[in-house]
Amino acid sequence: MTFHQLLKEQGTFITLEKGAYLFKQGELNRSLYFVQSGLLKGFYISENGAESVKSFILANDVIGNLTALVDNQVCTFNVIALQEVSLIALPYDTLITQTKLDHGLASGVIELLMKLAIKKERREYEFLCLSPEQRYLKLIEQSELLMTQVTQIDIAGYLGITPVSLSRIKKRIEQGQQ
Amino acid sequence: MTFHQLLKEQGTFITLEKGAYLFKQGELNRSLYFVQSGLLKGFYISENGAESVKSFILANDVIGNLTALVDNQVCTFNVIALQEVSLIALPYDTLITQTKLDHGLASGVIELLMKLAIKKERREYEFLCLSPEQRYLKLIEQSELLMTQVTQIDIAGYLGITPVSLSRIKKRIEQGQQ
DNA sequence: TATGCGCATTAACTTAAGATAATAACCAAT
DNA sequence: ATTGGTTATTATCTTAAGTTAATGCGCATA
Repeated sequence: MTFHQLLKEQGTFITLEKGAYLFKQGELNRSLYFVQSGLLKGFYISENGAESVKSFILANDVIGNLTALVDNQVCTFNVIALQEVSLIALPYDTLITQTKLDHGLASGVIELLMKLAIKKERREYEFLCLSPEQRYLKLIEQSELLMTQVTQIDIAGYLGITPVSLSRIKKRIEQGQQ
Repeated sequence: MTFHQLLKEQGTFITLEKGAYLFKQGELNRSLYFVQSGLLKGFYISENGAESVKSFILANDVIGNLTALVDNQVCTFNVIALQEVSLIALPYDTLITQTKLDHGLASGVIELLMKLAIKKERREYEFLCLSPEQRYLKLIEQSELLMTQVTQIDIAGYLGITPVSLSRIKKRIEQGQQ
């Protein structure tokens, strides 16, 4: 069995309208979600209320709160629908049970997790080694479409800077080009 | 079979003296390494020669260059021994082959990868949401021992700032406390 | 059509980090 | 003992990001 087959057989279909939360920081949540269509945003809220964007979640992505799933803790971040979204939900425990029964599935999950780790490693690299301006240039180069679907506030939140700063960066880049 | 049993049965024992490289950016490398003892440093070198510290690698950690292993590409970072180190090397292909044969091993690898992903997520969070000063405070709180074993240059490299900045941060903290 | 709200830009000011260089302390090796 | 190299601190100056506030724009809705 593949991961996608498991989703179809054991998953439950969900839709969220724009602005609805998939889960919130502080809640318990024991499911994984596969995005069929739409766009979501994962974000942290700090004590002072500031929002930092962890990730944009697109069609064909899998999303879940690892800490909540693996360590059975409370969610460490929020996920909200930026558009109407359709998802397949799968309880984490079902996945674990099935990977223990089905060897092919286990291999598929290993592949998924490797790709996830590589993705995280790339983002870590960008924060560690690149300036906000360099991160912004990489982002627009890699996801032009996304840039048209999210606000500058969210892009700034994703880059770890303020919207004001992002506006200045854009201006710097423009002026450097002409 | 567990991951550790596989290491013992199929792994090869390696020692590195202080200053020796386990692998270098740009090289090909197809192995995973389990650290039995000692301390290593993973780091990126940018085009301008600047060094950024990806991680400190301690006893009982597993290290390997994911991109190089999974995508069969060239290493994206360096690993150097900060002390004399003893390791067990395991070819990645052996691991993959064995996970396909041994279901228990596959489950163990899934667990390992989940923990890895959680670790990466935490570091991502720190870069995204915390200031250099806050990251420094967290680091000394979490790994007092490490702080005595690495230079301030490397700590700064790990925090994504310059040694001069770290020195200033330390001073700020001292002055704030008294 | 008018009102209000969210978004993006801009300005003014503050704060912190980068760059460079000088200095001192320390360690290692000749 | 002396030399040289690395490390950490400090000073000076530059650059960029944070903060706050004002402005203008566009969109939705009353």
